[in-house]
Amino acid sequence: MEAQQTEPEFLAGYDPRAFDPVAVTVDVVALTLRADRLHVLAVRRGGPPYAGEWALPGGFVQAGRESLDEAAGRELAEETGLDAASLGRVHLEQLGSYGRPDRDPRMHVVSVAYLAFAPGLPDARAGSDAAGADWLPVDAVCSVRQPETASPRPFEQGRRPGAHGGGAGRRPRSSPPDGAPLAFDHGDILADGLERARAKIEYTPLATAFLGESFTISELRTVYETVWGTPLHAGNFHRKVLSVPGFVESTGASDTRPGSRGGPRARLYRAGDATLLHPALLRPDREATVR
Amino acid sequence: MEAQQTEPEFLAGYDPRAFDPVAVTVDVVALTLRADRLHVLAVRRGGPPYAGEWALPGGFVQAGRESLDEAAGRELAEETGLDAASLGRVHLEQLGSYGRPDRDPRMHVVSVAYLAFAPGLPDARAGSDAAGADWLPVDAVCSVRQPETASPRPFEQGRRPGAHGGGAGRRPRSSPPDGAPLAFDHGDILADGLERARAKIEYTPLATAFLGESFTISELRTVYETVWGTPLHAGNFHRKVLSVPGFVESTGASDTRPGSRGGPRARLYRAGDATLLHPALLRPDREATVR
DNA sequence: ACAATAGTGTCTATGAGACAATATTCG
DNA sequence: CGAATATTGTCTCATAGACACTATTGT
Repeated sequence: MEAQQTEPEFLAGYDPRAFDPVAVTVDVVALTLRADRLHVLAVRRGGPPYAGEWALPGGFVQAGRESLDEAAGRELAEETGLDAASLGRVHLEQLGSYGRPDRDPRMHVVSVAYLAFAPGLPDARAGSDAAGADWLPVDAVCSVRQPETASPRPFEQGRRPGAHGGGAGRRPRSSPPDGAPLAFDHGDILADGLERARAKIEYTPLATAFLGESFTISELRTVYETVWGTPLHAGNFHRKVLSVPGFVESTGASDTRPGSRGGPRARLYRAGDATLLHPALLRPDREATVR
Repeated sequence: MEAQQTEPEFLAGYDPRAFDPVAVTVDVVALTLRADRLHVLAVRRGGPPYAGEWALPGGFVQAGRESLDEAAGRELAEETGLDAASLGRVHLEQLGSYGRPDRDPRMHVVSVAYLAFAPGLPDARAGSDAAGADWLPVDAVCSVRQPETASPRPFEQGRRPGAHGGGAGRRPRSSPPDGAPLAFDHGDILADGLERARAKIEYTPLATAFLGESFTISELRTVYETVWGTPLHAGNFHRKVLSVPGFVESTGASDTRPGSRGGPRARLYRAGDATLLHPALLRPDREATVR
């Protein structure tokens, strides 16, 4: 590589296998609301490592054939059985990459994690190399660290498990007292995804991605209450949502009496054209998190 | 992989080269302030591809030997010549991953980009496989897409004489009309890093990472004005900074007359212990950006 | 009738931003 | 002295949040 040569010459002689391999996967934290609880898509691994355990859906990036975004969309479609049209209603964004050398016992695997917000979807189905797929309540698989205890991390990815992790670690190791842990470091990825989700609905209209084409303000409020884990004041929330330009726009229609216990018929709205909320919705009790 | 076997058996027989290779690199968007202008660390490539062109510092992740964070820190240290102690004052966070199959002509390369905020540093030095390294003014290498595409602003930092503003596309392909482009898709990565930086100093105290151990409120204001490209009201900014708990704390001392043109000696402050600013500092003219 | 919910009105505390005012130091 | 800057004061407006109130529907 030292001798001077033209770029075509160089490329012709380039050997893509001349270095130690690092594998690249995508993993998806797909969130949805079912029965007013936040659920995450998980697969039961069909083979080693971590055979039989729950993990985030994901897989290897097909070298030279797809971008990371495409790979994430593909993995999500495989596990949810959605066609391209339904996938269009799903919000998908990159979450972050995880690359500790020991996070996969097979070899050094760098995982690019994605975060998805999905409206109510049919039951999951197992993908090619999974023994099963299902939507799991997030608080069953991950200690729902309320925002207050979770101090905002200045990005800390390099810790190795096992060494001393037991007691005082800043990030409680993925599997808390309740529920089964996720394979690999997927518990950490899920925790990061949840925190990202909590933050993102503050300043973007993405909470609407958890709902159908049209929705009531109360349904939207339920999204916030579920994701944030905090009850919100119905009246103030209502006024606030309508006051943010571009957040929602009215369809003419009204609710057709779902399973409510009385009350007037709520008006229906659809997502507006804003991509950012201004002013943003504020999570309650942020002062406690400040320092 | 279908036959049932124990995990040790599986691992013993696992061949890390059994798949098409995808390479993993880290690239660093390292920002600093020099003479009240925002600069980015760049290297001149010593060999193909893009030999002789400017690029972000970066390199391949050493398989099995380092995490992504460690690789980013290593690359940054190699190019800046900083020791571990000085590096400790640099803020380094993951920015995002870029993996279009055609972004590197050699093969499919996934790059994990990092964003660094550095205080004034000595001149850069060329790393192992670079022909040179230097701090480049960001507006010379990247069309400074102001956050707003509209709204005339009294203070324009990014215009170079003779250059004309951006065209139409949402993301002008890495090389804009003015300035030398960066190799690969590094222009896109830089643009994303700048936007992240602008957003991050809103709600974190990281603007202090551009300054030394102690600083005046005016110096801090200059950081905001330079990164945001907007003049700020000195009086309101002053009061705001002091009112946010944990943002800055007073050292007893006062400024020792740098190169000012008169005025009282400003008091000196150091970074406080907050990790998030509450309430956040708001960028002016956000309404124009909302939709 | 009663309970539950949708939606609106009102009041208060807080913070952002526009100025203005004062003090300090350099040329 | 005059210009530039640091710091503080004051006023106004927008908004978040507490709370109350009315209207509408199911049981």
